[in-house]
Amino acid sequence: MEVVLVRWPAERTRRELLVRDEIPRLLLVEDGLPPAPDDCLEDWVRVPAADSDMAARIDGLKMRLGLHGREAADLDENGVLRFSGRWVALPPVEARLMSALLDRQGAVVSREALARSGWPDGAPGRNALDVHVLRLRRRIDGIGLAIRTVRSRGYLLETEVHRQQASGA
Amino acid sequence: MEVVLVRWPAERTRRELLVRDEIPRLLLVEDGLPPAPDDCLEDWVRVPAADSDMAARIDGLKMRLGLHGREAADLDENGVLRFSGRWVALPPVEARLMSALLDRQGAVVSREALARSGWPDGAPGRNALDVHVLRLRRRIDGIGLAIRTVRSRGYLLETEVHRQQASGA
DNA sequence: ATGACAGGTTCACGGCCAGGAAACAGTCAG
DNA sequence: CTGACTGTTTCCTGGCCGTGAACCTGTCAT
Repeated sequence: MEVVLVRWPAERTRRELLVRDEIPRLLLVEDGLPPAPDDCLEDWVRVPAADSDMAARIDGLKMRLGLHGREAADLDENGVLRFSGRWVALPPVEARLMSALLDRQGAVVSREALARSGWPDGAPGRNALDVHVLRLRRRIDGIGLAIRTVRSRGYLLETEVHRQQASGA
Repeated sequence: MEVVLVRWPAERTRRELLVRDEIPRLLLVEDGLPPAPDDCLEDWVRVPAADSDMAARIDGLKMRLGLHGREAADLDENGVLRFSGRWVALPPVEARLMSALLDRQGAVVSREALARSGWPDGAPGRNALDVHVLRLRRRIDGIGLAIRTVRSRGYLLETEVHRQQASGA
């Protein structure tokens, strides 16, 4: 996702929209003071500003986006899954599974719920789900997504930046 | 909590410590470019800067701290424990122990009360609790939580920020 | 002090079971 | 036919949980 540049206070209403949509933005403050931020996805500079400074602020926003924003992976009706500029095509069953995971992104989806999504009219054998999760995992590994197991509870989808463990300091 | 002013790059190592302890900081950039931020609790200005601008940035940091501070440790019904943007899945027994600790967050929970929470119908051997506390400790260490012992009284849950207040100075 | 002791920490082990993984076979489209 | 998709069987890894035991460290009585 891109960082949007907004002139302030000239484009005040535009900023409102970006806040509502949780889109990261850099305010170019032309006069007066910047507004109190409503979220973590906003920063500001006084213009004119050095290019390097603006770039640094934009990088900072992208970093925060990784930490907070729900940079949603997107699955279209043809089973093409896009994330962070890359994509893979998913076969029907796996596409339905992924769709269920995306619906509750970040939250745990039970095996039962997954099975219902994957096979709306009757699930096959018990292990079919395991195997499909395995294959789905391998497929999406290359585009920065991962399916984590929550033992005896279900699975949850995780994006690359939103790792589960801290770096061992 | 106060926002700490750090000269950059002169006080580089000081910044490291603040990052580790998750203390909000404003970098006073004297030369070159600011570092890539490691979290949401950092901002920067080029010095010299107008007082009003610095105040605006400090207010922004406090705002973000508020957003994060509200983010208390949270344990969902599937045993997923979330804190400061990270998460771990807890197995059943440890999830119940953590739940008891969270109920009285910050206060001491006796070993007996913990045992009752962990094993509602009859506790196993005495040592089971110790072992589970140990394993729980290791698990939550990675997401910025810690269980502290109060000898012959019980245990209490502590966040990284909390620890700072306790040991600070 | 010294030694016994209680409270805590940590490790190693075994049983149990959920989930992971490989290998194979059937179906269908190009 | 070939290759992609799907489902099944089968085996095995690894997580969870309790136990026993070693060890460490304050505390207390002598």
